[in-house]
Amino acid sequence: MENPSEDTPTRWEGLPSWLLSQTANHAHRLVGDGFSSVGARGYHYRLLTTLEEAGPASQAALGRRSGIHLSDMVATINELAESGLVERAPDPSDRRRNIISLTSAGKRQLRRLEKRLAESQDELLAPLSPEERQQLAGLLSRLLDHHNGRTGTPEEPWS
Amino acid sequence: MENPSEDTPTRWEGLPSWLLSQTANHAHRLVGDGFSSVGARGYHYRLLTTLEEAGPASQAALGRRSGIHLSDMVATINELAESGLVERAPDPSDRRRNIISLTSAGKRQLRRLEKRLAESQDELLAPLSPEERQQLAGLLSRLLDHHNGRTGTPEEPWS
DNA sequence: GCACAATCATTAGCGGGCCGAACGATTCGT
DNA sequence: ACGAATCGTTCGGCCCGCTAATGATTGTGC
Repeated sequence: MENPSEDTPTRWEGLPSWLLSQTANHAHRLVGDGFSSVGARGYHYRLLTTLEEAGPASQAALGRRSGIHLSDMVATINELAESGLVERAPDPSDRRRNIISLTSAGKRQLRRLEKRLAESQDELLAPLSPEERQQLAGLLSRLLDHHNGRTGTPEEPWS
Repeated sequence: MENPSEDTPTRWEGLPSWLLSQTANHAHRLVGDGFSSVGARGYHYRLLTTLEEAGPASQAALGRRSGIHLSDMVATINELAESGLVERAPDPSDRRRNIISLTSAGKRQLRRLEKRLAESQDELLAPLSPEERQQLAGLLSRLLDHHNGRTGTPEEPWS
């Protein structure tokens, strides 16, 4: 990507999945650049946010809430803990668990990340009017609901 | 992802970049599953298509047309050549180059991939009406043009 | 009360797509 | 003829999503 030199009007360019992937790549790049400008990446933001919303919790619980895979949680928490943005303490009432909590430095970092995030969103949507932005969000949400909801979820809850 | 158990109405869920990434993930999964059901992946489709459109060419040229990084081309061509979908022959007129060409088996595979691709597109857009699909494509194209065109390209072609 | 099942944290690894750095071989520009 | 550019290749990295296996620890059924 990034170098279409020999101008590239190729066959797949019009496919919805391609348009989606490409714009998502741009979005990802914009957001990622914003995050990395303060030494973070997506998982860091997601974990910090979840932590602020849900309060201190075990890694497994945070994983469930944030949608971050357990095995990725370990690394993410390690990284955040190393920077003092997060604290890992053993749960006295269940020695299998760690209780992860947000430090004040973590909160400050979260504020920075949110700022960057907001900027990226603006940059991403720059060419669209407010109504168009909402149209886009609406259409994407519909697709998302469809593919999250009716995907593999049995109608009758298994007993 | 995939396991929101402790229902996850988190803060970032409404962000355009998030909606984009998530729907792109679904698209990517759908398309990828379709491809892998005939033993291929995205790069294979892109290379085969480029090859059919542009005819036999060097790896570098194909890389430019397809947007596939040179270093990834090597592996992609290796894989396709191993399955006899593509042929690698030295260019007699320039001994640095290989000339890659599509075999008839490659063409047949390409037909299969296109079929799968079409199916994935349908599955992806299932919940949208034809007009909505076009709206979506239009909005995404606008974003894409914006971020591809006016990004770092100097107005005055450098002399 | 005890064996078994389930949960938690951790480590290791794979895969796709995208990218950069380096290197030898070759060809081109002048 | 010499330096610059191009080509193919290998190696490595990033991010995000996922699987599998292991060792602790907890709980549950009988």
